[in-house]
Amino acid sequence: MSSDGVTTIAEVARQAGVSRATVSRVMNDRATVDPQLAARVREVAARLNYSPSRVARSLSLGRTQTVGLLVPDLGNPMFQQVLRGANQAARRSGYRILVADSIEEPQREAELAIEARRRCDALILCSPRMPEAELVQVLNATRPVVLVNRELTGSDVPTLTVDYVHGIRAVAQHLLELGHHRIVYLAGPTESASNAARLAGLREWQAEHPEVTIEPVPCGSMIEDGYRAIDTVLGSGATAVIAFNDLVAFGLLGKLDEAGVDVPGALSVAGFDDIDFARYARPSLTTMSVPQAELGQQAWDHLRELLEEPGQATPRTQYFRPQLIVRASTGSRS
Amino acid sequence: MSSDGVTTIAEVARQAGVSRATVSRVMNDRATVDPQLAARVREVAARLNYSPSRVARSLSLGRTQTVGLLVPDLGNPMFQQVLRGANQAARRSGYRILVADSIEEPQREAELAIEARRRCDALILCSPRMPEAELVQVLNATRPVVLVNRELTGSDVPTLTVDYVHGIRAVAQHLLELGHHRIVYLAGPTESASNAARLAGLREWQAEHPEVTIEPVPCGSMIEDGYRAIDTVLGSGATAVIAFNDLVAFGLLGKLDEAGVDVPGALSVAGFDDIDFARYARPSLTTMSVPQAELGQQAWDHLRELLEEPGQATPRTQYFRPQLIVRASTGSRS
DNA sequence: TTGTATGCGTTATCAT
DNA sequence: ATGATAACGCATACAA
Repeated sequence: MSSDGVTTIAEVARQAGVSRATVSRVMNDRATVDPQLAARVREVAARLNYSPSRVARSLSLGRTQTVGLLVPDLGNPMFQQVLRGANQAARRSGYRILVADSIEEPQREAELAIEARRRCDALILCSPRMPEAELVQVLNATRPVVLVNRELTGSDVPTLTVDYVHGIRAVAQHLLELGHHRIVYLAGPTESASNAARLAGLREWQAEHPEVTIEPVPCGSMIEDGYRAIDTVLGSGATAVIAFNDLVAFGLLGKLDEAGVDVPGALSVAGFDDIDFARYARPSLTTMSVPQAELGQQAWDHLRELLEEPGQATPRTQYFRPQLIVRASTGSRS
Repeated sequence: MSSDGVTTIAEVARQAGVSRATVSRVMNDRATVDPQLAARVREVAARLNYSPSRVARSLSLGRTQTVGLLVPDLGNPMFQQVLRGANQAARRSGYRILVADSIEEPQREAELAIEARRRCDALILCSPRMPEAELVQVLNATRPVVLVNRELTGSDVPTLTVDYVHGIRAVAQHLLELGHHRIVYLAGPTESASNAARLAGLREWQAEHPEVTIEPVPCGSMIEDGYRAIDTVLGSGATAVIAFNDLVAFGLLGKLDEAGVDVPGALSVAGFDDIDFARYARPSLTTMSVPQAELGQQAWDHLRELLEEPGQATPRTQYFRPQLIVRASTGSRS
């Protein structure tokens, strides 16, 4: 009977000789309760090691003090940092985070989101890859919700996103300044909105720089995808590569090393995200810095506004502008 | 009224012209219900977009289908992988994971564990750093619980742990075979049980190899700790370093690179854990491979046994033996 | 200030 | 096979 947290409010009330209502008031620090009584209740509660059932409380109050976070892949450092940021911020407000990733069944992302939301008071939807029509549905079915790393025009859902268009342009510009005129872009998942943004940015930029060729090739978002891309890259005749993200860059770098290809001597490689390990790559990775943990942190901040002021709180979109971090993996065209 | 999942079982019952009990039965696929009736109920439920409240369900059933996972630091790839593994496994059983880390207030780890457990049906306690006496209390207050990365002799709590003693000995042996006789060990947090195990292993091994000097120096568990350790390392006169974990090794490697110290030419460096990026370090990191995601996976498996058979299910301890991965950061003594 | 009574949305027991 | 009805454990409006 003591091993579990099975003591209920009724038991405390009984032993303290008061009503359950009074115990409830004491536990919630309601002012209007006689100090003496309160003290006794507290004493009994402490002795019985009582603490209110979160579940019962949730049912009564209508909120769980929990927010869901759905990401495509928990193995990706980018999303891990978002989780870390969100978790820390939420924790300070007494909220906990329920995590989920859709890596096992990407096509069921929408269901997952809705299912996750049913257990929580709110949802952080990170880099959803579902089609736009579906996204609209999901957003409406899960609010309060905030969107990270993807936009939806015409929506009033708070959105935190990275200016991938600007970012990818900056990378291309950097490579051009180093003298590269043939560039390969290792594209991310076709469903990824941020990949689409990168592609758009590259097209845009290339139109302004006819002397440069940028060839997008399908690749992926994980280390292995970059690893496997080596033949395509080497066969393209390009002198520089822009990887979808740092993970892909890492994979490519690893394989290039095995193949004895000199980076950046024979080939320059740039990534995206600036994950913690980017600077420790071999060679250290030139990349665009994205404030990963801050995305999660701010996501929570916006969510809290929505939770506290259900009346249409500041539903603004926030852009983060990534910053070019030049390291050793890019160099002048040989 | 439709935007939220506010439709209740009562509403469905009313519109279907049946009792709530029947609706409940239908939603839970209880056999004993007239097919016709069931069909009608389903139709109404679908039309109303009804789905049972998880919270109410939890209260009634006495379980939340959620398990807590407490780690010291969500920023550490080791724990991220444990989370990933546990999450995937739990998800397959219809469970979700609530995450928490104690990085902001390590001294309140015990409270955090208990608090987390109050929201869940079970707990995975990963690398707890609290004192043993406290751990005993926490374990009793949170079961069903499984312990990862730390042991507690005399406890019946399922435990998944890595044989750090063996592991660290293997590293030392590897370095000795390369001709190193002066080795520095960059120690982890003093509260870390796995650090204690490593220290014990090193002492043991050194006793068998009097010709070798192993000097443990306080360091830490994060990249920055390794980064800052460079002076200590260089000042020690050692020709090889064993880092508490890969993170520390990364930090040291980075700083050594900046300082122009040749690795492994002038100094050999070994890590522990074999996080994904270890092979992409500069130079690629020699380390001990730990099945990180599998720890999380198995943690869930054991937890499930406990959940399904409350009657003292196989409370066995499981050891994982790490494996030496020789890469480029260690070499013959110059 | 305190207690009574009711509701939160389910599931389960026990009749029918 | 189905329907009342009572839990589940808490918070709160209302009454006293």
